[in-house]
Amino acid sequence: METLPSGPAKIADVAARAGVGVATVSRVLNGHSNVKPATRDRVLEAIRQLNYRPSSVARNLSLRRTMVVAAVLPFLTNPAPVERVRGIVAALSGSPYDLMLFDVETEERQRRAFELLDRGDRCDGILIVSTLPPDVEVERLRAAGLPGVLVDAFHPALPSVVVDDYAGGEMATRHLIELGHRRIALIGDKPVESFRFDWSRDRTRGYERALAQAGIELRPDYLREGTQRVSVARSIAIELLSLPEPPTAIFAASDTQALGVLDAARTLELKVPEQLSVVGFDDVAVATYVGLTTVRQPLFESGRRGGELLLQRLSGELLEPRAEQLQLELVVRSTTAPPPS
Amino acid sequence: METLPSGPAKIADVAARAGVGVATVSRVLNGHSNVKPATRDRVLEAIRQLNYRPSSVARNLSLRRTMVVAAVLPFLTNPAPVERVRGIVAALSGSPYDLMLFDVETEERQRRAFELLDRGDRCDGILIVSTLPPDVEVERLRAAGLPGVLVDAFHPALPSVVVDDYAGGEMATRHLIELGHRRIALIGDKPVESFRFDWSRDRTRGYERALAQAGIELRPDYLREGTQRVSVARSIAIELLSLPEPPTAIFAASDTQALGVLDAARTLELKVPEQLSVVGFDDVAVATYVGLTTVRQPLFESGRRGGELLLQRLSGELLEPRAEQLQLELVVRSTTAPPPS
DNA sequence: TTGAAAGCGATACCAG
DNA sequence: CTGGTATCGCTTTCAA
Repeated sequence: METLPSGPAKIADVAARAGVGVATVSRVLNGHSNVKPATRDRVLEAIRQLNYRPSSVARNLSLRRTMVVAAVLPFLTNPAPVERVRGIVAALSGSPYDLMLFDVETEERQRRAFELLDRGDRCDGILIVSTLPPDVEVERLRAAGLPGVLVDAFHPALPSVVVDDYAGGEMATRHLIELGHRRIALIGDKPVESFRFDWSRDRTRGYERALAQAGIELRPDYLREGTQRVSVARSIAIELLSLPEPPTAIFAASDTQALGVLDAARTLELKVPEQLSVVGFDDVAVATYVGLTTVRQPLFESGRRGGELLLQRLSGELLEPRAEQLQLELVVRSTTAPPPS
Repeated sequence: METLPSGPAKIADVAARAGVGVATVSRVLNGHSNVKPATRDRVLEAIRQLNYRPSSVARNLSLRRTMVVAAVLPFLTNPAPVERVRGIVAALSGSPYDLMLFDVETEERQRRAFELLDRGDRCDGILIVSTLPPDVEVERLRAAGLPGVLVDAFHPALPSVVVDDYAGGEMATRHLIELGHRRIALIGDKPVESFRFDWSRDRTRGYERALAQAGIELRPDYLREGTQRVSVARSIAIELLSLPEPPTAIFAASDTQALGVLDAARTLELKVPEQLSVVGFDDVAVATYVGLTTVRQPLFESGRRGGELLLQRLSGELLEPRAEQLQLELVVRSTTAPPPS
């Protein structure tokens, strides 16, 4: 009597049971045509009986592919990136690829993630979201032959999905100017070196340009930098509104920060939009519910498009490393109005 | 002259370069103590020169571990599950495990996910969120020795993190009753067979019990079932409110649905809470901003706790398969008030 | 159409 | 301490 095979059945067990060689089982498994129907049926039957399923790890090693796509992104704690992830999930859901998620809140975690991934055998492709990969990283990906696509980030050597933050900043600011505001403050993001974010900077430049075009002087005391935390934006807004000559409108470089501004207004008992106008950026779900005027960027769509581009590369098409631009749109709701006269 | 090794360096390359055997390199790599310092240094130097990093796939096959944890969950399209994912990410972030995400919107995808995972070599542990795994699945996990933890789901054979939905439904309903409401409707979820959700049913039972305790007769026309889509909840609410004798309060079994109810009220020009009271369930982020009275459940915490439990099992502790219950809390905001007199 | 055997790139046992 | 080698489970030549 033979010893019972322990653990899940392996290809050799199937081969033995079907009375064929492992190569034949492998052929059946992978749909190679040159297998005699009778043999194929015997193999299939053996597979069924043993409830056999191939080990993906072993296939990975042999095939040198993993059928997984990795997404590395910071700030999963914020709604905007989450929305992008949903888009990615949607794009991948029709494909044979599964998703691995790397939330890289700190520089350390980001390094670790790349270190794990850029060797190229942990995933078949990588989506880098809202964080600019260092040049050396891009070079490693290239060296490893690992296809990468950027979402909400840019690098000359990689395909990317972006929006024109510069134009977005201008759009928001111009809206306020057209309403008659002259004292317009901005709350942006402190640039985090490791992530090398620049969207906040671009939006700020758009803001500056809109002001310049309207002949409004730039006031350094109206230009503040915070973080993505509501509470931080809130205290900055309180500071701004306590200035001897407070702004009549605040452009927050993200909806999350705009929520902090609204909170500050509530605290100071300032009526929005009668006494203070507020514009955000992103148009996350809450924006609708608080009636926030904001610059809408297609978050979900950016993730989905990024996923699609990666799938294309994965299917062998070589893409030019060009930036695909999605459209921004000003959504006027009820937090903006002409300034108090 | 030798041919240059192509592709990333492998352990043999390092061994050759350092003039040692692969076993020694492996020892250095894994910090086994019995290596002479001088040898170790030579190896380390070779590793540095070749910029060598071990192939995780090969390690996976050899070690029979992957250092990844899989989370399978439906409805990543809704805010509540996303919040749980955040908790999971948080729990894992201090660990050496990475996260693989399986969004199983359909029964088909769910089967596929389990099929991939329950063999046990694709991940080291699995978190099953908001979906009750079929018995056969649980059995397979056991057979494969794959540790599993449930979040917002229950199975007698697995550790789980849950809330008392029954009590939650009661809590919400009683609040309305105490305000003086007698005509209270409920919008729940149609049970999806494949996911075997029962939280909606439990909340409904809580609702029924609260009514019974207050001596209020149950009206079948006040008991409706919808989906998690805002628009669906909205039309159901419109139906309810168009009844000859409309309810003065609606308990929505989730915040998402409650948003639909609020929307309906707006459409019908009913003042909330003066003419209609609304209670939700979950307390997702938007709830704060719309001032929704709701039953708060610790979503983030559930994910984190689930992650922690799984990490414990992964570190060898065997856990009893018991359900850990997190507390619910009624959060009264501004969508509930006494009924119009 | 099929099977034997050589990888894939690590780990770890067993000698020395 | 160290090196050779079997092993993990599959794919894929190469011959038959």
